[in-house]
Amino acid sequence: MQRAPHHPDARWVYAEVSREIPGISLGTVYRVLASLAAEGLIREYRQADGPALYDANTDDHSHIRCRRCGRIVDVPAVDVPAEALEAVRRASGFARVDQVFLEFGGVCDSCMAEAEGGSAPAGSAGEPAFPGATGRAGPM
Amino acid sequence: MQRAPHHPDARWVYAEVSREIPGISLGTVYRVLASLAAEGLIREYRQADGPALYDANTDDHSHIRCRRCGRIVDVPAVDVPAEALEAVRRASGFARVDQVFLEFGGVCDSCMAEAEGGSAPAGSAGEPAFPGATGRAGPM
DNA sequence: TGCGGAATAGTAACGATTACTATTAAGAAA
DNA sequence: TTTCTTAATAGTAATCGTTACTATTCCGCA
Repeated sequence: MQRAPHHPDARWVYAEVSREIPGISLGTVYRVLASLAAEGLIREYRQADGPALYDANTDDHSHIRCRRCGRIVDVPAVDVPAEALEAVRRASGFARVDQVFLEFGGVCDSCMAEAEGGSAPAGSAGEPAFPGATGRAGPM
Repeated sequence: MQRAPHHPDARWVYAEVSREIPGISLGTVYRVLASLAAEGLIREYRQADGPALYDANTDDHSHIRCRRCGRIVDVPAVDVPAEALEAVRRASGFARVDQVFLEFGGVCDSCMAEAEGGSAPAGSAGEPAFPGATGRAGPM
């Protein structure tokens, strides 16, 4: 996991580990990843579409995802002020509000360069809607 | 969709519509929901685990989800300041950062009441340990 | 009445994940 | 060393949500 390129999924880990432990099964990889995640040694990052990714970086951080190529990059944690959580608590009537799941979307530099220089219509058309992730708020 | 209880999934819509159009197929429901979402008449809300939910409320809003019963409730949009986006852009090197996916987690009132008064061990067992109080960035 | 063309039912396929079962390995006891 | 017990695992089947595909139906229109 330490030498994983960025955010590998179970299949990548399986392929990688298979080189050292040839007979290992995908089920075992899933099981081990799940228990590592349960121990807090790695973080499981479930995507809305596509396989779960596993992150060796257990620091507090967020992700940004390129809506064109799907690339995912770590970014430092963004603080959500306590008063915002309190407002959410009031609005929802929940007894407790103690988790924030935050993710960003955009276009990475290489995709942008490709879109501008390439054959694709320069403006912004041709860009698929981003069905990804979970809740949504803020600019779009 | 207008009379949907909260955030129905495709199966619920299918079951409901089947009463009026008995022979309709699940595939058709998926297709219609997808095209409604494409037109912006409803919003598709993909969960990491579980079926996609469809939301007749197309206003800008977020969701909070009870980690015990899975209930999902709308909350007003929480603003993420432009400077935070700019910081994310700088840190990631992305050309554009223009989407924020934000969701909250907690325990709803009825689950909390049940946990306190009910048969469950009163203290706090049964409930998975809380991550940081002010909220952690990034989906679990 | 016959002809496109679109919408659809029904079902197969798919990808990710989990569940299950028989097999293996590893100790621990005797 | 042999036997027993326990845990880990491979391999595969099953599951779930969703999409793809195909044959059929329906409709307006000439």
